Amino acid sequence: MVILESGLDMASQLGLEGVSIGALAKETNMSKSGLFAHFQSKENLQIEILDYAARIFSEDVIVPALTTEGGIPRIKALINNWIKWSDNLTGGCIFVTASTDYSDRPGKVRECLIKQQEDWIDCLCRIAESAIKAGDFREGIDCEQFAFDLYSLLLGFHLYDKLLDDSETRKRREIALERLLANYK
Amino acid sequence: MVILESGLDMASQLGLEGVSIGALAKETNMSKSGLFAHFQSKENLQIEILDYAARIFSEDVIVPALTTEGGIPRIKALINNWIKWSDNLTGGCIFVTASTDYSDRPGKVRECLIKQQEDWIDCLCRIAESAIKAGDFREGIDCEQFAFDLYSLLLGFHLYDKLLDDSETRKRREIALERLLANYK
DNA sequence: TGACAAAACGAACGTTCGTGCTATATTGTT
DNA sequence: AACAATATAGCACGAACGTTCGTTTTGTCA
Repeated sequence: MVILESGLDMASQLGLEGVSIGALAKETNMSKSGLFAHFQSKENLQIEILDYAARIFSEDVIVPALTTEGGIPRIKALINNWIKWSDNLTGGCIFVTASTDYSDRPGKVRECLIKQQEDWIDCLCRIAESAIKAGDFREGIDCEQFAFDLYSLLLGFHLYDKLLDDSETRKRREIALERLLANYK
Repeated sequence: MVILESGLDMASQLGLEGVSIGALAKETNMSKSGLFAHFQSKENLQIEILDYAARIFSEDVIVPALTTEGGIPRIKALINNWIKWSDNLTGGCIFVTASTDYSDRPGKVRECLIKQQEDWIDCLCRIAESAIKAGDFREGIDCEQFAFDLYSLLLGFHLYDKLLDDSETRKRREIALERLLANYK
C-alpha cells in the first residue's frame, strides 16, 4: 500500500504523532477525506503504519538473517540488515523513534508497539540460542541479557549515527560488537 | 522559572514538539499571550527548555558525581544520578526523547541539542580519563569508545525501563555495567 | 447497457495551533 | 507620589488539525 509506505517514511522523520492526515494526503496526491476513509481514525492509521513497518522489518531484516547459517554469522547478518533498514528510512528506525515517543503516551498505539518490541527482543534471544547450538556461544549464557546488550548497542549506534556527525561511529559499533560477542564466547 | 519547570516535564512526556503554548499556559495558570511574551516564539521556548534541562542536569547529575572520588566510584555515582534524573521526569530523560525526535528535524533546536549531546559525551570521556588516573582503568584505553559503550547501555536501560514491563531490567543494567567496567580494567 | 458497491472527492465542522496587537496590572526607582 | 519598566491579560488572526458529510467518480458484474 502506497499510503502506508509514505506514512512509514513520514513517521520515521516526524514520529507517529507527527504524521498528519493532511500532509500524508498531499504526499500521496489524495484528498484528506479520501485517505481518511481508509483508516476511520488517526489512531488506526498509526497502528497500521506500525504493523506495515513490522511486516517490512520481518521481510527485510529477520527472515534473511534466519536463512544464513546459525551462530555468529547469523547475528552479524541480522545487525547488517538492521542497519540497512535503519538507513533506508529517512529519519531512522521507526521502532526506536516510536519507543521514545510512546514511553509515556498510553493507548492502543503504545500497546501495539510494546508487543512488537517484545517480539523483537524474543527474536534476539532466539538468535543467541542458535549461537549456542552452533557452538559460537558457550552453554549457560543468559540469552535475555544478550538481547539487552545487543539492543543497547544498536540504540547507541542509532543515536550517534543520526544525531552526531562522528566519522568514527562505524568503528565504535564494530568494536563494541566484537567485545560483546567475545563476552559470550 | 516555574514555566520552564512545567515545560520540561511536559516535554519529557510529549517531546519538545509536543509542548504547546496553550497547554503549558493552562498548566501554569497563565494566559497564552502572557506566557508567549516571555519567549517570542515556540522555537525559543524549546531551546530555553533544553537549556534549563541542561542546567538541572549539570547540577543534579554531573556536579555531584565530580565531587565523589575519581575512578569507578565516580562512574557509578554518575550513573545513579542519571537514573534518578531520568526517573524524576515523567516521560524519562528529555535528552533521549529529544535526540530521537530531532534526528531528522533541522533547525536551531536540533543544533542546540547536538551541542549538548557532544558535551555529555565529552563528560563521559573525562570520567574515563579520571578512572585511568585513579588506576581503575588501564592506560591506553579508548575513552571515546567507553563513552559510546556507556551511553549505549543507558539508552538500552532507558527503553526497557520506560516501555517494557520487565522486572529484571535493573539486574540487566547492573550486569551490563559490571561487564563494561571489567573490559576497561 | 444498467445496477450497484467501493473509492475518492470537495467543503465544512469545531478545535487547537503559533503568533501578533493593545490595554491593564504589577513592580521597582526616584 | 510620579514615573518607567516589566509582566500579564484579552482578543483576534490565519492556518492546520482530525473528523463528518453528501456527492461524484470509478470499477465490477448481471
